[in-house]
Amino acid sequence: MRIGELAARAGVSVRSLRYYEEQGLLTSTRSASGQRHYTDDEVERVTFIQRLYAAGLSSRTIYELLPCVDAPSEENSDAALERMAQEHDRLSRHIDELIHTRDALEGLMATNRAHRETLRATAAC
Amino acid sequence: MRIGELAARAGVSVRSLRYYEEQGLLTSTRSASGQRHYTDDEVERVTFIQRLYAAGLSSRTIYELLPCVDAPSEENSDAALERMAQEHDRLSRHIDELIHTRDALEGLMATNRAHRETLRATAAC
DNA sequence: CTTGCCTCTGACATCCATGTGAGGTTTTAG
DNA sequence: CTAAAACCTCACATGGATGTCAGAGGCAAG
Repeated sequence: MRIGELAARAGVSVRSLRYYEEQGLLTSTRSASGQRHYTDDEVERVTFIQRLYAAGLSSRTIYELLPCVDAPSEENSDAALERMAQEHDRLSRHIDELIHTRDALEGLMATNRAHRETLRATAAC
Repeated sequence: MRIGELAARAGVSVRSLRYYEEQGLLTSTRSASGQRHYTDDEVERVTFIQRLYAAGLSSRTIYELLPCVDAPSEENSDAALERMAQEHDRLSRHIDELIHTRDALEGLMATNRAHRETLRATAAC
């Protein structure tokens, strides 16, 4: 498929796909006229990349992890595996933090709703 | 306390504190010479602001939520409360997404480690 | 062939929290 | 009193993923 279709299927912009390629995260075969072509597999790859971005990884970091993704068997993924463990831990801490924040928001909402009830009760009396 | 101490206690830069004030997230009393002074409570407030930033809220959004935080009793926090529910949901979805990503990373790590074992066994034989 | 849509490269623009530096005043320690 | 350290304002810089525009070429349908 060409870049527009991949973009549509993966839910990202064409611009982003070109950027991913520039960062070494994605490869394409080129037609004689220079247009990029992709296989169906790339859809999944792109959504995974997106997922990593959403988890706060940078292009550079994702690039370092890719050996583990591409060749789940190669031995060169030594540093990649360590990097992955590192990011996994960072992500875990971040998740904990977010859950904490969500709890705080819930607390505030409860407090506010409770007060609203109080107000209504007062108004009623 | 003055701005430097608040920065140190809350673990943020002085620059950031001035920025928070500019965004209406933080207030300070000024000494005759114009220096900012804060109460102990502001430490907690700043860390909470930081937490919200870390959760992906923008200054604008945080600003909109503050009525709920400051006056857990005022009636003007109507829009604020709704905004809060909105952000709470967004955060929940984001957390789910991150957990999914973390699981994916774990899967990859397991696969890679398994292969490493295989390699070692092969080498041993 | 022409029209319309897709793609190419390259470059500049944007957002937003934060860094950084200049030039000047205030506070504190010796 | 003096020097160091902290503070003030203003303003420009940064990073990183993405948007956007310009100018040119590619490709399918009528």
